[in-house]
Amino acid sequence: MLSLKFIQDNPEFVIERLAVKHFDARAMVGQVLALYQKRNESQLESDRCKAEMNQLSKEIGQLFKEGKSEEAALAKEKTVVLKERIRLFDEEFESIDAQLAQLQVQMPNLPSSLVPGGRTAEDNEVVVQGGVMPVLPEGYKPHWELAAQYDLIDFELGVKITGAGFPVYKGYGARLQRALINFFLDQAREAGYLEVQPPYVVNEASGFGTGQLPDKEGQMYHCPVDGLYLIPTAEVPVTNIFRDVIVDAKDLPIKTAAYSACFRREAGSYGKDVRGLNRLHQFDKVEIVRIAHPDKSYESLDEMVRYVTTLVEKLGLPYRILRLCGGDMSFTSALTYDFEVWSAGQGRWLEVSSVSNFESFQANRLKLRYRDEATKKPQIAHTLNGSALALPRIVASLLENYQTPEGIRVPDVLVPYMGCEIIR
RNA sequence: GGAGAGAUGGCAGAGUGGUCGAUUGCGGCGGUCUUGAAAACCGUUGUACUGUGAGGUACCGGGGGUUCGAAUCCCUCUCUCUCCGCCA
Repeated sequence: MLSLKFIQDNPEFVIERLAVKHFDARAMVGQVLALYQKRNESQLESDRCKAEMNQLSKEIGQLFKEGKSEEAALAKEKTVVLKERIRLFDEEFESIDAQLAQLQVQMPNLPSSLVPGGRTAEDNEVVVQGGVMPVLPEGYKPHWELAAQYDLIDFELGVKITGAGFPVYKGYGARLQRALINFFLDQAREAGYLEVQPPYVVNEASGFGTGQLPDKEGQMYHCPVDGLYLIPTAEVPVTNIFRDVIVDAKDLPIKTAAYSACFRREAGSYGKDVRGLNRLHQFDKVEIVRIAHPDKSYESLDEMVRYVTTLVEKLGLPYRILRLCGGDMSFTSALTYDFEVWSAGQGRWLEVSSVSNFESFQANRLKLRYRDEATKKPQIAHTLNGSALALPRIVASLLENYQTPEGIRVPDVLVPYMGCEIIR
């Protein structure tokens, strides 16, 4: 979320930037400015009364010690009025503060100046296109047919056990999952990321910290008895490692990678989007998360984009990188690059990674700070994350792009992990 | 699931109604000494909000209460630990 101070100091800038996300913030900003001032006035009054109260209490204690109980009783009477005033000012403060928090949470992150102003996915800017389009054999198939033909994935079995969107991977299908996870984690480690294994279930505070709660509540599986949520991405538990933490500036950027299963309700999805592996309720992903110095976070973002590029290139998949437009980017992001790979059997691009700089938006919620080397004061850090990579669509693309009449070829980098060069 | 114990500053660990934002130790930072380091000694060392500033206020797991005054007493919630049971 944006800090109140920032909104107060830059109201017009906030309104102008949020317009790029097609969010009209004028009324909200106006309310924030008015409430912020009122809140501070209440605090000032309350603090004054409390100071007086503290002083009085000390005096009363002193009087008792000296045995002047009559004077003490007199002083006690004065506290009654003060107490009531404190109560009123505090109530007012609490009420205004809650309203402010409400407004704050509703305001999206400001898009960076690089963000194009479009409205829909059509308006995203293709910044890089790479790889070579495969030449498919006669009678090529989409991945769900290939998965059935080679007995790699059983979608119906998943329906029996759980429901649609929870496939069962079998044989080389299961092994391919494991191969990709290991490949991605090994690559991340070599690139300097610390591997962690986070919980797959998080509490409410964590959901709030990364911005899933309160507004995206419906997208997560929820265990109300325990007040816990299944993670939609490892971003949530991993970024929350740093909630309420003050890190040393010299440790920045902090680079963390984690594999996790991800759970998404995906309410409202339908049609070709959910066919096969295109959109699942449970899927595997390796996520990279970085904590960066505010002056260096865009350098970090570029590094992450370059890193993800190496992954799709090593897998030999045709890809493109999109810079998301204001209308298509997420609530929490300041700048997002999406990676798409070509799904030759379906003839469409599939999103396999989203790399974002959240600047201070998450860090404000998380109270994630670094200690400034010069001033020694805690400052809000920047957070970034990206998929590196999400498995199902990579699998879809691999199966389709590498299909041959003899079987599915295994990309060279995966051969050591798969123990074979072709899936028959 | 049953029984008990506990939650204090980066960590360890005091503190049972008043001058306690909190003794002390460790760690960190600065300094003296040293060719350098260690040791020793001295000093310093939380966060947030607010105020132009001096300063003020809040915070001892969360919330509520008693009191002129709460880290300290009461209620409640959450969490952690130990033992037993069950178990990957």
